[in-house]
Amino acid sequence: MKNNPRQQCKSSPIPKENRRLGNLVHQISDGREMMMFSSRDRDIQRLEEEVQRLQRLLQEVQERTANHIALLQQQLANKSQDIERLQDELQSQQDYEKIKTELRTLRALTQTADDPPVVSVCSPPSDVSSVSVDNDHVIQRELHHFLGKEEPLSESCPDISGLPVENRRSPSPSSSPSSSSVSLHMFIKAEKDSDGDISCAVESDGFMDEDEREFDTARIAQQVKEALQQQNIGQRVFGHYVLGLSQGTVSDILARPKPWRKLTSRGREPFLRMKRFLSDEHSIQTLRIIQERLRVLELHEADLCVCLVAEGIVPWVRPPEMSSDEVIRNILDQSRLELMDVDSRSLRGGDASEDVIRNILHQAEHEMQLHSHVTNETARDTVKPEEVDYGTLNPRVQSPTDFVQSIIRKVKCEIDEDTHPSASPASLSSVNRSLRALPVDSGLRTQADFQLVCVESCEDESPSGLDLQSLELDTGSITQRVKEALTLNNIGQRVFGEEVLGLTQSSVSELLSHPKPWTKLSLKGKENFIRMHRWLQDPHNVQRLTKIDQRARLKRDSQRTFDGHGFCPGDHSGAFEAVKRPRVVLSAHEKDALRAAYQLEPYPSQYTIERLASQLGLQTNTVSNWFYNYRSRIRRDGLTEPLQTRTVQSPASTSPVSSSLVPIKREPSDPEMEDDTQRHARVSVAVQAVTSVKTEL
DNA sequence: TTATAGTCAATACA
DNA sequence: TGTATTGACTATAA
Repeated sequence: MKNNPRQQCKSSPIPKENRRLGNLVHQISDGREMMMFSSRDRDIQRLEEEVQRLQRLLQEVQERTANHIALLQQQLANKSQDIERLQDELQSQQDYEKIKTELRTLRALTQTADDPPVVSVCSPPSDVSSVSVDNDHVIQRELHHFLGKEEPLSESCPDISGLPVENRRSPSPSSSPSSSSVSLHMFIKAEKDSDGDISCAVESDGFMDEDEREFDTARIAQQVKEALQQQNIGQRVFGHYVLGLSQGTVSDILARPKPWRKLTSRGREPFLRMKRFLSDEHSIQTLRIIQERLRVLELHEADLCVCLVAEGIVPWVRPPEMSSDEVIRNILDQSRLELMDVDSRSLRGGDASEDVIRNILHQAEHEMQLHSHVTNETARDTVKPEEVDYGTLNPRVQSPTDFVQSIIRKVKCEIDEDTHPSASPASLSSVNRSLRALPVDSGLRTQADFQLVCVESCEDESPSGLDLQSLELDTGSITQRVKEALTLNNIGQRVFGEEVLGLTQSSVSELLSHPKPWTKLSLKGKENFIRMHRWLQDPHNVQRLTKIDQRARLKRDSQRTFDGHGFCPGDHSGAFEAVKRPRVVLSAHEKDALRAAYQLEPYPSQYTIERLASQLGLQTNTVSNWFYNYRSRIRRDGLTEPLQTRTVQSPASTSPVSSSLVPIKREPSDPEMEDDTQRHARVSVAVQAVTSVKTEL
């Protein structure tokens, strides 16, 4: 039987002590509980704070997300608008092929009816400013078409017919006002007339009134810049159609407008035109349309060359005024020349693949004639597609680009089928020879030609390796060898330049005397050295040139005899020279002054240039050209000063800046040959001009 | 848009 | 007469 503890406590003095201990234990446990509670309270509080913080965070995140979503929605809306706008534009431009055809037809018409075209197919000019007046008429008609005007601009508009001849057909795009800009003005004005806004007779009077006022040229320039930027109109187009100036000039005028008072009446004209342009929203929109149309046409025609490259055939670069059809026709023309060449060679044993090409090209030519016929007779469609089967070469169902691609594909296909081992290289070179058929100085030789030259060079050396990237020539050695060969065989730079490089004598001289290192040459610059390299490798090089040289001499001699009898057919040089601008020849002191200025400021600001020009009595263009050329020749010679004007130390000199600037050679163009004092005075004037500008700044 | 490379024609020079 | 220089310009690269 177990003892009851309580009973034991009551029955002894120990239980009292136990009770006290028990109380103590109880108190301790209570304390612990209290601590635990307070700790939990703190935890709860902390958690509550954490919850609040997280709630705040959540709220912030929600707000931010909402904002972001709103922003994205806005952007999406904007993009959608853009897409819609672009789709609309695309839609509105879908008829450009048709318009282009119309444009071409009209151009042909105007050329037939008017003088011969100003721009020939092979002429090199590449800027819009060279577009003939005839094209302006076409553009005007085109604009009528775009603007939904049924009536074309009357050719006998009293304003146009009443204009002075020089305004109707400006001899130079840079002369003012150009016929193009006049045409546009007439057009815009005629447009206005039709809306009943302005009378036709106000034009000239308006100009007179404006001329008497004073304009803030900087503000006009700024506004024009903004307008062009907003409407995405290029300076080239603006310059051509509105100002009758080149892009470079427009850029210059807009970047550095001269104060109105400093402008001559001629210099003010662009600003007057700009002012009128700005005040006429209609003309701005018209120009925007012209710009867009030109871009579309350029894109389309650039496409052709891309296709040719894609097909493995190196195209020559088309002058901008040449249409895609003309490009095709040109290819065919060149091919015909090739075939004539083939004909002569076939007598000595022909190449089967060339016959294949000949057939294809004949067919292509036939297609082109048909294409041309169909294009002109689109409405009537006199030839039904099913009447003739042309396989894949049907221009009526293909764009010009696709058409050319088809020809190329077919040629390649035929070549591949030809089992003749030499077919491919021969065929490729046959096509490539078309490039060589072009005159070297026609301005058509570009990167494509460079590649051809490279390929041919590499073929000469290592038929398998056509690594154009790693091609590197020793320009110094090449020029040295060429010089030796020319001297040894008494061949002139003129003949060498014309026959081998397609350059003038002066350019040959410069190339031979100052060859740039290969790495510093541009693609075009390298081309010359590759040609020289090839010439050096040609075993018959000297023989060929000697013959040509002899023929040229004979021709010159006979010409001289002819001239001696007082008759020279087609010689208008006298009349031509009468209108030529004389070459500017800077005198010694002017050069000294410019060199001194260069020492202080190799890249002078426009303001400095103007100051220098004014101090020296020169045109600003002359000063600015001098700096360009001087910097260029310093770079070329790799010296502190160009070779031809290198100077020596002159102990007698006293001028602080020009003391070392005494030319080695005498300046024959300096008649009075000033003494040192006068020259130093001139130089110090220039130096002062530069330093005073610096101080002002 | 600007700076530079390449080129030409006129001119100078040997 | 052939070559070198140079002012001016265009095309192109940056």
